[in-house]
Amino acid sequence: MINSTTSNSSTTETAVTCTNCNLDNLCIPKGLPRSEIGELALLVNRNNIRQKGEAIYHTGSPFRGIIALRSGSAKLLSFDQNGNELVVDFILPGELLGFDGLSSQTHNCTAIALETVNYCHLPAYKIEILAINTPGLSQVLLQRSCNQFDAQVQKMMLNRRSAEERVACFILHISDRLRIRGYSELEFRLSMSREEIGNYLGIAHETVSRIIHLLQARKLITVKSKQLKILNKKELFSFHTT
Amino acid sequence: MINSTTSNSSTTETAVTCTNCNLDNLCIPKGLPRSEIGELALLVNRNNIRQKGEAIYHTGSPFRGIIALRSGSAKLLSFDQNGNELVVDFILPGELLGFDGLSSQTHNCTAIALETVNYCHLPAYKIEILAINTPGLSQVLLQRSCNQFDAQVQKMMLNRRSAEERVACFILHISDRLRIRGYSELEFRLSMSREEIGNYLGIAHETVSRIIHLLQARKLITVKSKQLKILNKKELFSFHTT
DNA sequence: CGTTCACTTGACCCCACTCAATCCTAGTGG
DNA sequence: CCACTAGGATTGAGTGGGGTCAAGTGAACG
Repeated sequence: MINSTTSNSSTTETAVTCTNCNLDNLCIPKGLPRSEIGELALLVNRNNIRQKGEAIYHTGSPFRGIIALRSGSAKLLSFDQNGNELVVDFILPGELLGFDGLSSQTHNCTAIALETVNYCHLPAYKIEILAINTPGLSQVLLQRSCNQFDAQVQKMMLNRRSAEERVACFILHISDRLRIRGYSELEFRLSMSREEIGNYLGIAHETVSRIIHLLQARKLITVKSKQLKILNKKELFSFHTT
Repeated sequence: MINSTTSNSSTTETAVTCTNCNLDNLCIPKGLPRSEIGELALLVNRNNIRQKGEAIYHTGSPFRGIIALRSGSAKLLSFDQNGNELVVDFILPGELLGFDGLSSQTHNCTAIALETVNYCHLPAYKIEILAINTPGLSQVLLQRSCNQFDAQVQKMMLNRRSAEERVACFILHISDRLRIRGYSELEFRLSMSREEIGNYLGIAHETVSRIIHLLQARKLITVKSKQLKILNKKELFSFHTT
């Protein structure tokens, strides 16, 4: 129930469309008139699966379209000249990815599944078809793309803060995104490693460990390996204002 | 000549359009078919002026459209809870801004002129008109928006590097953007203060000073107040690979 | 049951921050 | 034309947050 992937991969393929998907008010269709969603639904490839560690797309591969995660989570990576990974973002269910390839028609990021993922795929050439038949869609995509810009600004803000504030904000940010998607906001699983969190936040993984330890000592959270529970959201949130 | 703002603010207003503007292959029209540029040209407000220090738009103000700088430069700011400035980006001639307001229809950044600027303005409601009549434009805007995403990834990379590398890369990045716009890539004016550079790069302004001093001592650049000359681009560039 | 990899914890050290003093430079007014 | 001023830029001294390195612990998996 908590997982949005429910059956339908068998006989009645056409039964699941954007119109009745439980992500319909989060995913691409959000903000589109009902009539246009129908048109969108016909163009989307559903039920694509990737196992943990597998790539959804690679840096350098041609842009093949926009992807919407239905379940599972992923990380978006970039690489520097020496081949060092940079974790650009984490993607949670109901969120979109693929924008990193739209401009140049070639992906400059790699998307890797952090656990088994099920995703829908809106092929690139169909975006152009939709742009003509369904003007609303271009607007929606443009909005989503700009949304990512807003998120980047928040990310830049974090880079001014201490390691402690970064980790606290990171936890709250994940919590918030899960809440919007209808999951528990106070208890969830961090599907990424300490290493990946540190990379994303721009701090060493040892520091992530130390700070998680610290937050536990202060009774703000409890952590058992990857399972996390927020005990005192209010005080955790105070890092925002500090 | 080096300045793209040339006369025409007087009688023959209609003489300057997107079709004959010297920025036409950099600005919004880039990538649009000739016919569609004509349509775009009719909808754009030209010759808007702001003096140094004046705002082009404010955080919280309603989104009024996409802006293309014709001459001068600007900084894009965001503010944290305590009202501290965060320099999100610098905008050079021929570059676009305003995407920070597209998603929510309200700007979450403030754009301030760093020197006298002249800009064109594509009003928001006309973007929707264009989306219907000129499907190519939506695509172009979407591409530009995603371009900014790519730039953000580069910015994140910089945050992993030492202060020295950040300053070196900053100089090269400005140089490169000016080159594309047809200005000298080896000698130019930094229109922003050390404080603003430091804020942008996530380092103290004293550190910016110290490193500029260092780069001069190594004969890689010379700096006289805001005037900068690159002496050894190759070695300066080696910071990229380090 | 052993191997491997993620995570934790400790010790040490360095880069860049902060604070503070001084030096420039552009702008202003006499 | 020069003196004065204010804000930017530079330079120095001292310090601490978080990085690195290294060792130890735990948990997952074949």
